[in-house]
Amino acid sequence: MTFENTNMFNKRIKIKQLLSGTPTGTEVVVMGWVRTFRNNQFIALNDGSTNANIQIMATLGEFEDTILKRITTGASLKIIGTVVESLGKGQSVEVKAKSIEILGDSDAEKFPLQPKKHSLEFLREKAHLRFRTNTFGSVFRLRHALAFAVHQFYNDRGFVYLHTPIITSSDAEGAGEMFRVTTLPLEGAPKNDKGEIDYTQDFFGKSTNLTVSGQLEGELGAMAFSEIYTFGPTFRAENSNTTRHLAEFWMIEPEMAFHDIEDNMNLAEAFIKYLINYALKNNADDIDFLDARLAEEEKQLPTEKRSGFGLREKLELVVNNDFERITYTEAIDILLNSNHYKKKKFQYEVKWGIDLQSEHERYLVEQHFKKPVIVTGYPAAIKAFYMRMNDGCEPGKETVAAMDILAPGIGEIVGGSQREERLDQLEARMKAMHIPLEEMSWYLDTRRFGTVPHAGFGLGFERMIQFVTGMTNIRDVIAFARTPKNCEY
RNA sequence: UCCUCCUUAGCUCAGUUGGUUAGAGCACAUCACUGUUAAUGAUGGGGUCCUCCGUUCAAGUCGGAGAGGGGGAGCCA
Repeated sequence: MTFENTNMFNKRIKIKQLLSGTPTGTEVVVMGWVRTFRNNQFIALNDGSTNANIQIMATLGEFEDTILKRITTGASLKIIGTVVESLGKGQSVEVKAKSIEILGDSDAEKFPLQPKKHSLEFLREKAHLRFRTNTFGSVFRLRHALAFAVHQFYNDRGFVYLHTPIITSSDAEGAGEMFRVTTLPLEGAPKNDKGEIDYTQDFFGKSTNLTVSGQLEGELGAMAFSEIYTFGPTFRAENSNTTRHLAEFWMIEPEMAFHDIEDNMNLAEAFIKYLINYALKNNADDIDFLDARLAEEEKQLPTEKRSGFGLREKLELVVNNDFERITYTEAIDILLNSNHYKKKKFQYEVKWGIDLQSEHERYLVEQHFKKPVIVTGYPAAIKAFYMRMNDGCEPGKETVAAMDILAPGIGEIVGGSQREERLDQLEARMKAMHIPLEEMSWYLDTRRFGTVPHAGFGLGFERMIQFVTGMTNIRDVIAFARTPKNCEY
């Protein structure tokens, strides 16, 4: 019996498929990269379809020494052989090789990856090769699965995928420092009569930047399609050196007309649970691998630093329980009444009006509720101009219909709000925050012509992947991380 | 940007109160063995102790500056 490939565009069988019940006796073509070569007979071959390797048996005496010498870690092979029951213990089937073709050699002395555990820091410096490890194999298969699930979730619910621009001229949102986009020469850029750089001579005839958010453009789409989402790269030139910030990251931003803050929260919670469920269902092997990896890592930690939860256990807990929903005011009360506060263990002051610090968010999520928490109704003074002012606030304690979702281990994973749909209120807020109304005229048109209550949020895709994979450093969940002072590849 | 820790072989790390020729495991090479599971055994090669300046008879070890990296904080997703 010969394997007939109906799904692929070549004749080979992928290892994942081979391992999931290909009958013994089938003749197959397998291609992949050598993970290890044991005993001069057993090749562990991997093609990235799964962490499991297929064991290729090269029977002693059947192959030239000159070929065997070239079967080194990292080399690529084409194997033609027969699926047979394995006599060894580590696998149920293996492929008995009839022919071994070396597609690409890998100098054993120079190939940096060894069949052993490497540190994540080392692999980060070898980011172009780290996909060939089990850990990064699992992480990036999960990243793919989650990206796919994002589209499936919104598509199933009738959202339109809107591609908002990467290059923008709007810097109104103030979401952070921006990367300037220009074709003007750095040296001797043209100046106007005020001595400033003359951007009218620049490529776009004005000053432009890389986007920090697609939200404002997303709102334009929502005012026609009712529900849209964006999913694309976002750029922030902040000098942030942390395990949860990137200069280039991917964000998902749904925007929904006719939705209020409650609807927004319901959607966000359902979305996060959908993504986790999708990963649990479709990438069980990868989750289990990362779960085991994390458990191993936890063993190295002192008892008080251990999370006490396995990865799978944590994910199932999130999926099977409602997120806690509290107002900002309630959050402040909880913090003020905590023993943690009474023992003066918070470094930053706690009082109504402050922006919640990491330590406060972590206390709420990890100590108090021990599950994801949605905080709503933040003070207007610390939030963006487009967020809807809550009605009936005590003077001096104005709040907006904002919501942040805080997740254990990574903090803020979602930030969103109901938008201010009332033109007069919005303009008043923009003036107070010194945002030039003329430049934002296109945005204000949404409020001038058929404005509706609407809401939306942004979910940091890498933070979501961190949560699902348990990876603690955000640089390990994006293929080629861009961070301050670091832009390799 | 701030605080803090780290930098010794390709990798992971040890290196005593400053002392003579800087070690181990893995990787690599050679040989042996052959149903292995990060194969095993033997032998061997492999070092700008991050860089510079200083203290000292003597610096991997002590001091200063710089570079790179980790963790935490701020900013946020």
